[in-house]
Amino acid sequence: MKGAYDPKEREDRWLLRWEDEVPLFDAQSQGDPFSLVIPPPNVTGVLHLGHALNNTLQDVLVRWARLRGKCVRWIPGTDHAGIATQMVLERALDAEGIDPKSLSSQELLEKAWAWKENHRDRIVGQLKRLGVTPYWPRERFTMDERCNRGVRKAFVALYDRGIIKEGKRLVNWDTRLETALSDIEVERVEKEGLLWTLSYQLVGGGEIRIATTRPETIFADVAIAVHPKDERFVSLLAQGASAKIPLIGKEIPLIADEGVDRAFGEGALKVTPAHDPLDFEIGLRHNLPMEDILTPDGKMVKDHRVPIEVQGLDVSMAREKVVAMLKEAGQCVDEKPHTSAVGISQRSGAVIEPRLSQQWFLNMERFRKEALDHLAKGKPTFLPPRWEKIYRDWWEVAGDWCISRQLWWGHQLPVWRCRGNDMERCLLGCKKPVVAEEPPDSCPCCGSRDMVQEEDVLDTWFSSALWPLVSFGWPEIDPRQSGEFPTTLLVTGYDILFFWVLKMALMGIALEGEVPFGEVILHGLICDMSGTKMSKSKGNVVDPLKVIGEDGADALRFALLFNYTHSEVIPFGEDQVVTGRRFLNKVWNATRLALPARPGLFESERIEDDWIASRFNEALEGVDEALQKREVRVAIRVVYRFFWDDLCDWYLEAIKRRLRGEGVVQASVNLRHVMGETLKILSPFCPFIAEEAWTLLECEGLVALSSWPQKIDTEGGAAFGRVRSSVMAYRESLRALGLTPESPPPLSLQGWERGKDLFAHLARVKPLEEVMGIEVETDLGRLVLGIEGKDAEQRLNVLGLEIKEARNRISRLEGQLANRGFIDNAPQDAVTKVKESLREVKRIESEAIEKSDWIREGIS
RNA sequence: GGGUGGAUAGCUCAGUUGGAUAGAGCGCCUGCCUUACAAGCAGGAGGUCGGGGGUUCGAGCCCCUCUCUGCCCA
Repeated sequence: MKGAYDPKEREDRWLLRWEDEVPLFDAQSQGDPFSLVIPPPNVTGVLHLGHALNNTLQDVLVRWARLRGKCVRWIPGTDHAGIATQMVLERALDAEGIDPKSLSSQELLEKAWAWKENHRDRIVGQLKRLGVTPYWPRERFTMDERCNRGVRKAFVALYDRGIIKEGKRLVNWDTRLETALSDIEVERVEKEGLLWTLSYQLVGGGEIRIATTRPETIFADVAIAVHPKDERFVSLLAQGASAKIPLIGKEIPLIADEGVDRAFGEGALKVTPAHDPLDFEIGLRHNLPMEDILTPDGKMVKDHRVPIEVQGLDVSMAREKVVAMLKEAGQCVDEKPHTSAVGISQRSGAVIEPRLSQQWFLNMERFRKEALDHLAKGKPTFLPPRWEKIYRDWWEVAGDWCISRQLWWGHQLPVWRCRGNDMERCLLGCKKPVVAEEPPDSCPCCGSRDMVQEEDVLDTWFSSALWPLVSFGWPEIDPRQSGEFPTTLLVTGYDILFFWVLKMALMGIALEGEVPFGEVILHGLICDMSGTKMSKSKGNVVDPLKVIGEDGADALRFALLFNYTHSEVIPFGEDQVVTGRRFLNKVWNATRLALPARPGLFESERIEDDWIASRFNEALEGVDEALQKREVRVAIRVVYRFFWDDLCDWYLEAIKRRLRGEGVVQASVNLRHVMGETLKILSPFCPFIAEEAWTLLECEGLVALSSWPQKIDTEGGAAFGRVRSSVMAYRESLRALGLTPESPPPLSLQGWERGKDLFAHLARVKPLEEVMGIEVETDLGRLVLGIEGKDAEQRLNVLGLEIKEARNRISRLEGQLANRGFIDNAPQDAVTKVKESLREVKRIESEAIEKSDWIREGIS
């Protein structure tokens, strides 16, 4: 295709220039800080469209800020993504036929670091290919040395203040990965299951019936609880009754607890504190023992507490077996369908078992008040604003965050324990840990040098939470020193509000007393056109690199921005890229028309110059206003409209005759100037073609490092506006007559003071002196179209329709003005407008009537 | 169960404090390869703004209610 823009051949050359020159530029900038941190992509895999959107949004604001002279600090980096990376790596090893468990932790770590390097390189390559311009010299990784120092510092500081504590509690346990998880990493899924009613024999005769969905846990029962006010059980409680666990006969007491739901089942609850959160609470209240009968991988223990038949079985098999045994013993008295919410690990998909274990917890509640106080002062603000309530509500209920994980990939806890001299018992026999930023030389109690670091690692989000702090130098440097912290804004997906945004706020407040960002912009998730989330299993994933390979990064960026909304779901389809591709082609060709480039000062020479200048000024204002409000969709549409409708469809068409004639010098200068200024406002959105065209126009340096346009001096666009409206009126008349511009009727212009030549050029007509026919009024004068016969009939029909429509409007407007309520209550402004409209429509009506009469006379 | 979005043109979606004839992209129809661009140009059709009620001089927008639907939390 001749003259078509081919991004494939042209985009790559700009990547290196930006990579080299943008950081130098940013480093030397003296303007007000405009700072932000990239949401670090996980080194688990490579980037998807969501990342493309996220980074494009940031890059638009960054490039805009840079051009406006701000000192931009956009810190890039990647995230080690603890659980996720460990999972994909183990899976990859499995696929190679290597059992991850056969490798030492040293070997695993080596493989993980290699994996990280590989993916980090690919991710960075992708980001660069997308054209984004962060400050590469300060790229970070959440497990690099500085981050690790930050993590140790934060952990110790919070431990010393009693905010981080160790404790043996019931946690969400992933039985596949064999690690604890935080509450928000557990997804609740409704599952169809069964509810069994079991009969427990009371000591001394009789039975008590208990409904349960988990009969395999009866061996961990330590009591039977009923509601203290439940009349069915008051006498039994008074007797101090106890019952025997079926199959094993262990005696457990009957206790009263207000937490029991009287309406559920038979009103009695078997209490297994080590395997159920509610039971755990009851256990604590009544100081009950905690029997744990599951192994870390979710199997029944192999010891005497459990019947030999079920030892070592996994939970679901054990359940079947136990039910069968209970039925045989006549102690399973009922079985019915029942749906219950089952916890599923968000990462591994395994069923979550509540498990009693020693873990570390961060008490977020301590910062509730501070966080809410900050929020009340607008720190941070949210876009869309509705997220503020979600943020606030979360703080209202913020509790303990389980931060320790039993994984091998992550920041090891800065916690050491003494193993004692020569296996002698240490005075730290209480297991009081040594929490310190550096490994302790010896045990502070017994002096032993045999200290061993805790093997657990921290939740990934613990280090991610420190990201903005660490990115700006913490803990070595006070991040506020440079003015870059707190950061200007944060742009991320709403899906990690709880995981990340809140945790960053927490750490900022906890460690520096500041919310680390001024604004939070939360965007939706990219879906396919039917609104379905993209996923590999559904096969609807669009690979950003593939789109870039076919249509270029600009087209992808355009598509993402042009269709960006505040919705939680952002549909993405090929059609949208097509629009971008077409637009880029338009830009390319418009630039070619402006060649050869002729540098110089814009000087308004003709009315179209004044017009385009005033339109440009409006567009400039529109873009600034929209970006100020972070409305990228509005902003890119302003540029799109201006470029296509104003610049190409009118200005370029108008200026063509000068480019080919005597006015060529100033026309070329003006065109190049307007094009150049327009490329500047296009560059934040579509930076590649902006550079390409910038170069073609022989402008200096990079448009990315130029400066934001000033308004262009102009007398205003009214004069050309009249030409434009006259041309449109002419075209509409042709249409109304059933004619086309290719077969125009003879035409003359009557009463035209000026604009004749330009009109003739744009309308592609050659006006004659004398023509008889129908008349059309325009802003510049009268058009006389020489038509007869059939065309005249057609015209009469159209005029008839025009009259009818005008009368409709007249009656509506008159009705409005006849309404006392409207006259009395509406603002003067609105009333005036209606009156003006009425006058205008009446004029249209009478003219149409006049013309009809006139044509009718001509025919007869 | 609690919270929170959505329903506007054939499709996907905009619509800022209520104010003249509700917009865009894609698709569709008509005519054109007009010396930058057919990935284009010119023109056009298409909407009871989910249903019902209310407030108002005036409602896509505010209030109530119903239906359908997405997401988050328990």
